[in-house]
Amino acid sequence: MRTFAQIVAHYLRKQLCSHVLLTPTNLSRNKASISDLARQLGVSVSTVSRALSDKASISDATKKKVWKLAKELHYQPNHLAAGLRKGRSNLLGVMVPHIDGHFFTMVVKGIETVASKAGFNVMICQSNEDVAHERKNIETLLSAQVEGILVSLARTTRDFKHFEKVRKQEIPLVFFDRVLDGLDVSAVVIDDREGGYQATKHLIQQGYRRIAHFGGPQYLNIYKHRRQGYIDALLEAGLPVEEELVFYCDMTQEDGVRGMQQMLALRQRPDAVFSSSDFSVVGALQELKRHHLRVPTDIALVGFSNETFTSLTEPMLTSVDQRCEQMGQSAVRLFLEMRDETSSAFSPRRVVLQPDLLIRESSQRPGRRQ
Amino acid sequence: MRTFAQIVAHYLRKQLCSHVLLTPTNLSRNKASISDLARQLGVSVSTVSRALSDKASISDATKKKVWKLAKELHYQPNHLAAGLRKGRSNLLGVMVPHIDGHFFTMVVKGIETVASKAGFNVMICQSNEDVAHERKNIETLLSAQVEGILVSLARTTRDFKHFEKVRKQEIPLVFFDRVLDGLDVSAVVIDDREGGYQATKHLIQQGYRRIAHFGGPQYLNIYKHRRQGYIDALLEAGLPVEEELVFYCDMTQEDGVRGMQQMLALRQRPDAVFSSSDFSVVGALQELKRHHLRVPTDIALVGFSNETFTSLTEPMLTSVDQRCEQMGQSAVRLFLEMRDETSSAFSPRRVVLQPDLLIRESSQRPGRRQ
DNA sequence: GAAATCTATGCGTACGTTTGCGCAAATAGT
DNA sequence: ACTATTTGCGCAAACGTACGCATAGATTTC
Repeated sequence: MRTFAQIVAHYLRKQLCSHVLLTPTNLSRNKASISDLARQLGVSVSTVSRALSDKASISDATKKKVWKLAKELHYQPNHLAAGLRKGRSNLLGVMVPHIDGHFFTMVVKGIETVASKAGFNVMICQSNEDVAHERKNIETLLSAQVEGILVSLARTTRDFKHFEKVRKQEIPLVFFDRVLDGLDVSAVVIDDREGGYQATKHLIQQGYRRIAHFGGPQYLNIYKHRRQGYIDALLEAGLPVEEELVFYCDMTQEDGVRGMQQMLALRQRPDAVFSSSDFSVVGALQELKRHHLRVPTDIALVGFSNETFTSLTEPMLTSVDQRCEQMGQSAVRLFLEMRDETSSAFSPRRVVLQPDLLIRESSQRPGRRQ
Repeated sequence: MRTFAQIVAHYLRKQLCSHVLLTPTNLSRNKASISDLARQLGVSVSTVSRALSDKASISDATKKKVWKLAKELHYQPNHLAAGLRKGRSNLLGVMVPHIDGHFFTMVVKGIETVASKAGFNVMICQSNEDVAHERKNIETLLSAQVEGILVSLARTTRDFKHFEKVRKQEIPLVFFDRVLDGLDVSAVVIDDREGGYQATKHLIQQGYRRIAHFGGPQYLNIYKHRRQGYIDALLEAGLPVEEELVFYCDMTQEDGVRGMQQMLALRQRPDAVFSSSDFSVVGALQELKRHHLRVPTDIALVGFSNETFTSLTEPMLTSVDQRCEQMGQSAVRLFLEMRDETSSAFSPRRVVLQPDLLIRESSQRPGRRQ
């Protein structure tokens, strides 16, 4: 415990200093701070602060003066400081498995667009499909004091422990696309089942009867649901679900080639394929051309994701659009809602986007255009 | 000026308060701060701070205690506060014209990857190809106290005023891909001329003699340079540069269709096309197929950018790879170098990446494979 | 046995903002 | 002319962290 004399001495010293230096014009490298403005104008920092944020309690004359000098000195408000004081960083964290391909790119675009419109800056990170990275990134985002986290899970993520901290700190958490089922969290997803259903139903309507399916890893919900839609459509139409017509793979282009080879080797070939990914459709298409089979005359094709190239192939590929950009937008909106809510009643919402079947050449049976 | 009595009174009050409240365990919502740890452990904040950053001056016993409690309370360091104190935000700002398409996506991926490896968080924004947005974004990034800014210019950007502030604050500024010529700034670009040159030279080597060019807006350096490379290659081979073989457009797929129509209408058709964009190559390809002309037998095609779909078309398209990801990586590395430099000697560096011609089917004259 | 050197810790302050409270001066109400 | 009320501004306390400086005790040095 300091003695009374020490306290006094200290205070006198401080007064003295500030009197001697008087105008310690910021040496701290070419950055004007709010107190620099205050000093040069002979007003207090509070006045400057309030003037800059255009509060009513400051006279117009003073405001003008402050604004003028601020412009002259190229004053730049310090978000870190403001954030620290206000407890609001204006930062939104986003984590995706990776930033390539069409899907996540467009989601990020959607996120950035509406986030910045709402005055938020977005911080991006990639989990590289790896839980360890995911954990570390969450830590980083939390440290950065983001006001919300938007995340699409890595493939390998099974458990949820690393998100506990986020909830405990009552930071809005929104998942998109890749979600863990049965978890009580906010999320925006597309109705994958419906997508698979529509795609398959469309093929049936076009008169195709022996429809194959290329599916992805079934532990991923998106693929499971797309397959379910496929099955539902078949059953609804009274068509049999034959296991030999279903090919599971990792949905690459090469997988598509292999899948089609397998299909063509069957005694009874399919007359159409619904694939859970556009990439494997392209593979399939290439294999078909190699066999001089025509699409959609001999075999029809429908993909999923509406990748850029689907309208560039020949024939152009029918595909299910995932509304990527809208997904990003919805995710941000969900975050904003959660934030505005009385943080006590914290009911996770879930937004389900409807997929959009884009019918192109690869699935329209000639002479039967709908 | 406060009276001496006031000062003393204030100080006594303060002492009193802190004594009465003694343990004001943080009410501030479920976030443990460094001082919470300190209080619970009965040590000073400085000790905790030092323990957390594993300084040598703290005993192992104390460190252990601190770490243990930190874990228990889910302590989360506050980057804002640390940044404010240290004058280092660990934030890197990135501005791109937009985040769709292949190119910028991959650049961003590259940036994020090496930035996060260097301990930086990246803040993304889009200028939407608009100077006004660009200006506003720069302000935002500066306010966020980013330690560096990586930017690819909007198309319409002609002047440089809004970047002055950045330089004045001595914040490392690195341009990539879209740069203003003759400006003394750090930048990483690819050698577009070389790309155009190699592409054209390759066509010549394959035996094509009447080579057309689809070019983009010439006020954009990238397109100007690619065209220059095209011309250089022709001249080098002693071939004439004919204006009727050059088609200027915005490089969309539809432009490609139109361009090819124009070429096919010529009395003397070209036998190859080098396009500054893959998209217009696809358009050209479609138009050719419509006319039942074969690629590359009748007309060869070479594009630029190595878009995803170039290896999915039929025939697969030869294209110039821009090393997008590497460009992002280089940009970050350049930033890191600039930062480490004695900020006095501040010599702008420029990195020129070599493009990579990827020879695929669309340009290999049959029976003449190299 | 006193002086020098470590070792481990505490104190105070600064980083740049925002904001509740207080207080004068100017204006309004009676 | 004498209280109320407004208007305009200042004071100082936060926000959470980092770090220079001081210091008490333990250990070594001569």
